[in-house]
Amino acid sequence: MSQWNHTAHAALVLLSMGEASGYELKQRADATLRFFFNSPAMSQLYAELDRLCDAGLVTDRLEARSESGERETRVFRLTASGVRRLKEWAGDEPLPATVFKSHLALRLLVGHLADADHMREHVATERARVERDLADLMSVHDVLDPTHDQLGWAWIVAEWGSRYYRDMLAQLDALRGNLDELVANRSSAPR
Amino acid sequence: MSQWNHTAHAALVLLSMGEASGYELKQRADATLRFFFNSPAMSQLYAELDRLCDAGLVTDRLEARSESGERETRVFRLTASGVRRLKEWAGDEPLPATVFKSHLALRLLVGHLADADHMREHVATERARVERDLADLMSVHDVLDPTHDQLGWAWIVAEWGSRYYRDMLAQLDALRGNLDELVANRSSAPR
DNA sequence: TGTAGCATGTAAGCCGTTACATGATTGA
DNA sequence: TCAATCATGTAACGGCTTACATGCTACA
Repeated sequence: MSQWNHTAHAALVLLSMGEASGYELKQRADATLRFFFNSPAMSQLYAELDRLCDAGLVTDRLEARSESGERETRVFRLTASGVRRLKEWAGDEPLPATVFKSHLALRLLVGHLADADHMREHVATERARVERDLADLMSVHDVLDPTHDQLGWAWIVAEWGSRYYRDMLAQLDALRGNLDELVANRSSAPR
Repeated sequence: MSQWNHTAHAALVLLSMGEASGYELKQRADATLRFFFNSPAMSQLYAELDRLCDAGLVTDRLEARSESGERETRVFRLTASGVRRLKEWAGDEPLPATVFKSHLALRLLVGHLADADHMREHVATERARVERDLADLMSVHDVLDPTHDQLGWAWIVAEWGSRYYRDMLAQLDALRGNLDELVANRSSAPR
């Protein structure tokens, strides 16, 4: 029934931060959405922007990129009806379930079939990723102003996100400890 | 290149806990995988099981469900080559990135466009879901034996998962606090 | 002069979900 | 006897990614 998918809503959210080209929107997504949602592929973004234009929630305007004016940039902007739709969605539409998909967990389930060192490596890989993401997110967080009208909400999300990643690091460290313990007990009392 | 998708690997993991019908496998997934991975649709499961059979990683055997033997059940079991594949995958294949997709976060980003009470409701909805998932996961966790050869690894995952959900609850409570603060500051110093 | 970044798309294809279809078995 | 559960699939479709295709612009 609801004509709009997640990516379309994500695009509207990104556009609520100001007009932008598809390319810029993708960069915004990479800088923000990717930490707690998803950064859609460019092709998908363009497709959804087209649909949003057709439906009148968004308008596009061509802007010259140089005096010669050969190639142009399509700049997208929310329309009044787009803002209305965004408001309705934000407040009223039922919240879909959070998706958490940990490939590390799936591997660990069959840890007994593989070398313990391999499992430790997987945990280390995951930990390094989380650490990198946390650092990236913090650099976004730090430029956000909690008292700003719109960015205050972005700050709340960044605050939550940074805690999420910090907690994840602690979880992985505890996991590592449990893994070591499991292996130690196995080898001391084999079979 | 790698011929097998996530669902196929998930099926192999589930089968490593013992032979089962497609229906039983789905129940296993609902009871375990859903907390930190995904519980695939039945139709997808059957499709992947067919593919795994074709490739010889899994065999199926027909078992009568009653004396009359009208309808039969397909019982799937890992083959030696299936176990080999599972081992290789568990230890050697690169770990895909964790997926975390929070629709709540996406809503919060445009919190300034909606009523604050609506946002609080979304947080409450999410919190209730996490609480329920945590309770469900704990009931699985409690029957797991950390000293068991195979189930020890499942215990580790459940232990991690339960901490993940507990941390999430604390995060949502902190988020709620930040939200209240934001709203309070807005109304005391409007515009 | 050339390469990295800006910019916009099309095409193909997989993955996974929902909806649909069917029927046996078990227990209230 | 009726509903819930067990059990196995097919069909249609949407969503998203990857790969491909193209060309401008700025800068080193």
